[in-house]
Amino acid sequence: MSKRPTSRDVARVAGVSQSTVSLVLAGKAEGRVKPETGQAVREAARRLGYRPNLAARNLRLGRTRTVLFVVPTLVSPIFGAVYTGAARVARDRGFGIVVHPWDDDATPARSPVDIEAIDGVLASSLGGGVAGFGDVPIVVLDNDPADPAPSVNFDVAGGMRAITRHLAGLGHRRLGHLAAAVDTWTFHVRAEVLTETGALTGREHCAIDVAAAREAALALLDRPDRPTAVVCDDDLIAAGAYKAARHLGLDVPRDVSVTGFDDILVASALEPELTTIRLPAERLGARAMAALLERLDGHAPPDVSLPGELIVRGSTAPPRR
Amino acid sequence: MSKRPTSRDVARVAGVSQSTVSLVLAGKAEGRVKPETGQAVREAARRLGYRPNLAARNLRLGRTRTVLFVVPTLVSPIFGAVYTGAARVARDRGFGIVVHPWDDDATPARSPVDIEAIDGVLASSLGGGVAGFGDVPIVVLDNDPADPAPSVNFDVAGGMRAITRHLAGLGHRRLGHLAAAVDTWTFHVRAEVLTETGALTGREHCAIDVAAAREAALALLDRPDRPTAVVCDDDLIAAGAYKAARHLGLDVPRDVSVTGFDDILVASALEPELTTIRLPAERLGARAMAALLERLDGHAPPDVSLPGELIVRGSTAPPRR
DNA sequence: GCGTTGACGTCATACGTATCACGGCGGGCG
DNA sequence: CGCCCGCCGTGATACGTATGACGTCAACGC
Repeated sequence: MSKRPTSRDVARVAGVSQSTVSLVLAGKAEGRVKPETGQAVREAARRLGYRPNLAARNLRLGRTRTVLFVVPTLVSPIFGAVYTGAARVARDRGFGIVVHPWDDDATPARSPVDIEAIDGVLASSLGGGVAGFGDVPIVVLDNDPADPAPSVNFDVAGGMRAITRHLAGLGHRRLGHLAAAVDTWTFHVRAEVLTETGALTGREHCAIDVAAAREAALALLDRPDRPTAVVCDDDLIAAGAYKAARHLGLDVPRDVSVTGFDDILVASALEPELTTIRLPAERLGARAMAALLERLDGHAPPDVSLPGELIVRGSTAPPRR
Repeated sequence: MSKRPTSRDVARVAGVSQSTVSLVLAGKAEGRVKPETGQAVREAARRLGYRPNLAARNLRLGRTRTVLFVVPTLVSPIFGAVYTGAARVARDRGFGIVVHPWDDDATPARSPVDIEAIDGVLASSLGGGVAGFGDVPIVVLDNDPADPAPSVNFDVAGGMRAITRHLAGLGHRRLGHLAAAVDTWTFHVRAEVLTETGALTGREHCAIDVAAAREAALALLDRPDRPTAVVCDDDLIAAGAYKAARHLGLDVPRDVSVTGFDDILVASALEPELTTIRLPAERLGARAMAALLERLDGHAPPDVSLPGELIVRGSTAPPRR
């Protein structure tokens, strides 16, 4: 368990000064160091297994070329896709990403920015807002447009309109709504679009969970003015609606159409496969990261809103007459 | 955009020395600093919005109280659960976690340990082994037992045996195997358990993907000696098996039983709900983090293997006679 | 009255790196 | 020959923090 070698150790072995080691390994030796000296340095570094001390480098440079990606949970696969897009952009610009799951409720002892030295923050769906991040540059994904923080958003209203248009086109005149939560800005957006149609006949709220959605869907479907189509805020909720329908002896989509939102894996695992809105998660991540890096350069990019795509599968059909 | 305040700025405002600020804010001022002085320091720090520079602290201390959690992908929700367990243990010990998705194939420009200053690594399912992490203390989740790196494993063999026992108890004598990959150590473990039963009649390989699994399952089910039960390496593969069965006009579980592995969300979203092995993801994460922290303290905890739990749902039944 | 002790802080230093400013040395040019 | 310039490199320093080694001053005991 010997100590980790420093650049000075490399310098001693290579017979040069520490400054030279730093120059060579940073690739800034062009024309300032003889090629063979550079080789010697690299060789010595390799032999010793030298790895630069990041704490020291960050201290010296005053930046880390690392951004923090804050997500509410790692359980949802959507964040994986968002990350993928963000990581691609970051890598192209030589930035690293550190992911930090942060549950608002958990009130962790230390805030994420107190845990890692980072240049900026990419925050996703922060219920609790962007407080607690001090003056670190930040870009928020899926933020309430009323919030002043710069944001990159998914066009929820557009997605909902695509669904209502699709259902209206099939002839549906009675829509039920299975809503995920009641006090978020997305709920208000969704509710408004549904109200605009003039066809909303009922609504139930539930957690994003198959069992809970099943109960809510039962309440929605077991009424005299049963809706001919159920609009769900999430694919998982739609899975619950399937179960409720089957329990009531209703066939999807013959007796009742069901739509989801997000197009996660379960959407195509279900029978019939689910008509839903595909969330452009990867592009969202990429745009958000691009916006954050812009901000790190001192610019102020405008907010962005990306549209989803309607994926028509087997869960929607004209209503039975 | 003024500069960020340092402990020296706080000292100046509070009218004390930088050392005193450091002492007070570290909570080590007991009996060494007058309470009112301590208050003044804290007040000044608050007014200036002082946050300690982590790079400097890490450099000084030579450690970061942060560990790196390396995962192959963020898309699988399993890692979310593993993380949850690991995070709980880490927080209790005052450690932070940084998550880094690392795809072996992507060959990133910088290895994860080159991005953040960390004390140790918790690596999950590293296909490529643990090379590239230098001599940083490491614990590997789900590692090939043949690998010398300390590991915390899921008892795959035990899970498979629970499944084969369950199916044997129901009377199944012809088992098909839908396998995820062919060259991993887990495959060999699973294959061996199935061979032990003497009831394995066929096997197909496929990616962990509903569509691919459907094709493989079709090949498996569309044979003269059709298996009465299909053992799948993953819940998602089981979803593909459902589709194949339905396509062939077979009812699950009346005509063919299906089992999954892991108990992810889709398992209970399917109709009928899937009999599967629940992976103790949260406990795995907790044990792995505990083992890593032990190693950071200089100990060498033994390898661990945690059992899963058979969850019997509606996808298995006695074979039709 | 003098050493001792305790209370309250401060000084100086080191962590490992990147970079600015400064050479020495040899060759080319006037 | 004297001067400058380009090549190849080094010395010194600063980043912001934590901490061991010191001071200072008053009270106290004998």
